[in-house]
Order: sequence, then structure tokens, then C-alpha cells
Amino acid sequence: MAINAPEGTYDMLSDRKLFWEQFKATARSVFGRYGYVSVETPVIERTELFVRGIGEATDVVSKEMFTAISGANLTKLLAGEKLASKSRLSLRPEGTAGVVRACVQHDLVPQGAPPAKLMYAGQMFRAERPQHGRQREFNQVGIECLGADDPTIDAEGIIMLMRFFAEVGIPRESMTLLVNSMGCEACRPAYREAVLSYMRSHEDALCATCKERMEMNPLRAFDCKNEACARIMEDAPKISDYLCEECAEHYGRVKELLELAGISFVEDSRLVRGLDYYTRTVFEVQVAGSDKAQNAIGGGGRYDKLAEEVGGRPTPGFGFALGFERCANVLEDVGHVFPEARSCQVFVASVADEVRTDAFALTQLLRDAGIQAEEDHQGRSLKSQFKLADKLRAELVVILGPDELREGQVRIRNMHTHEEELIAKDVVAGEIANRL
RNA sequence: GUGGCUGUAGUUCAGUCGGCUAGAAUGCCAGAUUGUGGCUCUGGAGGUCGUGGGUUCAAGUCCCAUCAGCCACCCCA
Repeated sequence: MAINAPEGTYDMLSDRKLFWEQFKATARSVFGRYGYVSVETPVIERTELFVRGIGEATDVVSKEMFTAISGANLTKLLAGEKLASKSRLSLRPEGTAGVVRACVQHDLVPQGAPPAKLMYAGQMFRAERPQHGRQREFNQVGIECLGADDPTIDAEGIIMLMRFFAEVGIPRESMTLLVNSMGCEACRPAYREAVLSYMRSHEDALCATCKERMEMNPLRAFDCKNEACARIMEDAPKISDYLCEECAEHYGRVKELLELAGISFVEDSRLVRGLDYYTRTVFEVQVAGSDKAQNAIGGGGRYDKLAEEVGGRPTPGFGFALGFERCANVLEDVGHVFPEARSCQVFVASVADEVRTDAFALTQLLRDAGIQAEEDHQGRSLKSQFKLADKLRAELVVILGPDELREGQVRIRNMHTHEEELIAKDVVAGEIANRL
């Protein structure tokens, strides 16, 4: 019985893999200009980290995490025994918690230090039913900046995200940047109360799920796609009216800096991120004109309380994540030409079996000279070897024939111009390198 | 987790009311006089009909289960 890849996962085959590598390289290049350096944290973390960091009540933690259980512990668990805290592991559903954990663990932001600017790229896992733009295993690129609460961090972060999208080829006009401020621990409670009492006064018209989340997290009602709820929430209290002086100033400065940089954005007071750790700035980049449900290709914000939440000293933070697969979907929609993995610059063709050993030796020689070279491994006819070279999109074919070899020469054919020339065998590597 | 649609050569798809050896296109392979690719022509190979049960004289076709895909809800990048 053939076994295929699990639900919601996919094999990244050569062309896709090449694009992913280029995508990451572009990220390193763009983010590197802003001082961000690459790190890699474990794909598994202690479940506790996500519960405390992201929030127990969030959907991501309460129903979308993959829990990892090592061999013997599974038996324990099935027998009804409890696992030691250190054995409770989960596949990461997002990247921020792990990076912040690493910052705290290695004290990357000691007293008086400049902010730590880190980027990462890798798989994330969420146990959801897959659909367009949503996989159970997917790839994200993200950044985290810890140790500075200055609005310039937020602004430059958003700017560089937009620069990155532009650089990978997503047209600016197809993207909408939404920004909002969620306030801080000083001003959010009052706002939360205001929304709650507003919702209570309209409780009858709200959908069932919104009624449910009223007590748990009323702000989430802003995300509801139910039309009646959306209409009601339209007139709900606005966070902007409740921000404390510091938060209002911070938010105002972020917007000012974005405008200064010529980044257009839309203020959206309904934008509330689903992860508990966000404070102050939140933002999301949506793709316009998409009839698909998942239209957010990147998002993030400020999380000034997260480091404390995972046991560190108070350290302000800012970060965002962007979805690789979602970006690829958008690029497909706009007709982007994706790179194709190529494995052969030069093909070494044998005219007769007696020269196969020479062909083998020459192929190795070319590879040692740094040239991507390939030969026939299936005893194909010369004609078929040319067809193969054509399919591999070789630029040059070296033709080894008994006649030429007797003269110490080989023939080189340019596959684009069809021109052929004779070259002395002992200088062939150099001559070929010159022609590539 | 809930719901809808789908699963037939490598790929995209036909396959009637359940009925003979499951087809096409494309791709692949081999030829079209001497040692040369793309175009054309000719020929060839390639199918556990997702998987496992069931109904039937007979199942790609009907039923059940299961796996996977697509899409939506929920939620998120």
C-alpha cells in the first residue's frame, strides 16, 4: 500500500525548494540591511512556552497545536499517568515564542545592550483542516527585535516588510497595509470593558460564537465575519478613544514615521491579533482582490510583556511573520515566473561506446573545474544524448568522437547558436569555462 | 473540530443505463540510410481505476469505511 504525505503537508520538490531558498536569501538580504541576523531555534518546544507565551485561551494554543510525545511517554500517557513538565512538548505553531525564549535563556539583551535583532525561517505546525493558503505544516519567515520600545523599531520593521514583499515581486498595489494600536496593560482593560458592555447591550443580535467569546476575549468579535456581528461591531467603541497618553503618542509616532517613508496604510480599529501577547502596534498585510479566504500574507506587532511572560526580565519586543506559501500563491496569481532548478550547464556526449571512459573522465574534470556537467548514464544513442542535453537545458554539449580524439581534440556545440568548434582536449575545461 | 465537492496512465481529463481486452491528449521511449537537440511523421511502453470491504451473474460505475486532495466555517502567516 502506497503511503502518501500526511494531510496538510507537502513535499517541496526541486523547483519549489529553489524558490524557497531564494525567498529566504532575499529575506536575509533585505532584513540584513536593517541589522537583523539569522537564528534557528528548535521546532519542538516545551508546551508550556506556548501556553504562557501565546495564551491558553487562544485558538492556536487550545486547539491547533501538535503535541509531540517521545516513545516511552506515549505508553505512560495512555496508561493515564501524567508526564513530567519537561516531557510535554509541542511542535511550534509560530516563531515568536521560541525566539523570545532563546533571548531570555541566553540573555541576548543584557542591561544597557542595544536591541537584539533576529530573523528566522522555517516550518510551523498547526493542526487545522487544510484549505487554500493554509497547511498543517507551513513555512514562515519572521523577525523579532527585543530590547527597544521606540516607535522607530515598529516603523522600520513595517517598512522593511513592505520592502521585502516588493523585492520578491508582489505588486504594491495588490497589498493593503492595515495598522492599529491595541494599547497596553494600562489602557486596554478599560477599553475591553467598554467593548464588553457595548456587546452586552447588543447581545441578542450577536452570533453564538461571539456571545461565547464575549467574556473570554471580547475584542475577538471584531474579527467575526458574520454580517450582523460586523455591522454591530462597526459602531463599537474605538480603541483610539481609549488609548492612554503614552500609547497614543507611540501610535501617532509610528504612523508619522510610516508617512514620512511614503508607506501608505489604512487604520483599522477592528484589527486585533489573535495571539494574546500583542500590545500597542499591530499590523497586517492583506492581499487585495483575492476571493480566497486567507488574504493575510504577513502580520505582527509589538509585544512588550512577552519576555516577562516566559520568565525573563521586562524586555519590550516587536516582530512579524510572513507566510511563504501564501506569498507564493499571490505570486502565482500575478503571473510571477518562478525559477526552475537546473542541473546541467554542459553535457558530455559520446559518439561511440569506445569513448565512454573518456567521457566519464572529462565530466569529472569539468566538475572539478566548477562547471555543472553531466553525461549519459543509460547507454543512449548520440541523438538521444542530444535530446537529453536539450531537455536539461545545457548551454554547451561536448562531443567526444573517436576521430577528433585521435587528433587530441573535442568538439563543442553551442546549443543556442548551433555553432560548433574544435578545441584541444587538454585545454577544454578552461575553454568551456570561458564560454559559459 | 464541522460541512460541501473530488480521487481513472508521469500529467490534464473522457469512460453512457453496472456489461466484452478501460480510452484520448500531452509527456516518456525507440525509429524516420552514415556521428548531432527543438518541428514533423511512424511505432512502442506505461493503469493495484486512491485503499479496504460489501451488493451483484458482472463494479471504474452502486453502498459503507478509510486515506488523500480541493474549498468553506473556525482561526491564522
